[in-house]
Amino acid sequence: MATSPIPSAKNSLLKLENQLCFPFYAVSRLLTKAYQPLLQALGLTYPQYLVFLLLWEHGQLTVKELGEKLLLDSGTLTPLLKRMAQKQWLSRRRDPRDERSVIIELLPAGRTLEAQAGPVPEQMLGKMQMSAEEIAALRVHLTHLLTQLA
Amino acid sequence: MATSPIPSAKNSLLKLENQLCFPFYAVSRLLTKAYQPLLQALGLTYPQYLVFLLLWEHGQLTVKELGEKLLLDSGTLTPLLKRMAQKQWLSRRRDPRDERSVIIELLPAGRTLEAQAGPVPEQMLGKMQMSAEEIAALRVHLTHLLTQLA
DNA sequence: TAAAAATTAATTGTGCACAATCAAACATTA
DNA sequence: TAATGTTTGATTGTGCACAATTAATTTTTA
Repeated sequence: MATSPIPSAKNSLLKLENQLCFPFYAVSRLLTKAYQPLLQALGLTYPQYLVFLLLWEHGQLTVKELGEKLLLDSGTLTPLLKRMAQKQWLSRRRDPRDERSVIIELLPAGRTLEAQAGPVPEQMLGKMQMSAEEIAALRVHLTHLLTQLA
Repeated sequence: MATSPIPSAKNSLLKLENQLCFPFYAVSRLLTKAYQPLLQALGLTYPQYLVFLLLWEHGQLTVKELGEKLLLDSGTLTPLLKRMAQKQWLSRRRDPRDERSVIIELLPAGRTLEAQAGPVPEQMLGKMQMSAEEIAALRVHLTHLLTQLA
């Protein structure tokens, strides 16, 4: 007569320790918290830092393009970008060729932050204490999940 | 005369696509969004679901214990638990033996949700489309990062 | 080209998330 | 035991995050 394969593990999938998603949730928050002391010196939050990564590379992008790359919608980006514009880090203006679009352009004060942020990636890698192999393996799994869920 | 090893990759670590942390941030949000339609049927948010995972297992816990297990502080938990108490899912009361502690206890309406949440973990595994090997490998890396950052 | 459909941001409302501060209760020790 | 220090939650204020709705503009199509 068949018995339950793991008798003591009733509802084991409904235990926090057996969740795969919770570690993602927790690691994500802990990573943001690990950035905080580094970014605070620049007056930045983590989502604002992500916007800067894109603007430092591309100079200017529309809100739609920022949202596509960061997987964030305008309800998140609009107030965030307004705060960044108030600090003269970037400008917001309608695209005259398509008045629906808003162009976000890096301003000199925002460009200045790029040099100050230079050491941040290495400092974070130091906090994570992972080998190049581990990082490469993780990147593969995360990219897979990202495409699976996006 | 030595040249830069990767001439075209000036500041490559300051590009979004080369970030390791961004995928964690994005995957975490996408996972929460993937839970949403499943949990909405129960009237739950993802953080509330995590609280329930602990209460279904332990029956009752203090706010401090919940915070330690979920890595959340009282500024997050107090209002969240008040909303859950308002729905009669749990009770909040001071521990008479130590009036500083607040005991969170599962109520019948909260226990009822356990059965309804039963299929959720399998449904999420289906959405993630990962092999048992991938999941096991990910769990190792995530646990390592968690202990490294916590 | 006039009407219908689609695109793009902004707005509104709810719910986290966390730093900083506060207040109450408990523990320690001089 | 009285003063000091610690623990525990609650509160306050700021900043995301996202669903749902709205408004303006552009594109498509009848």
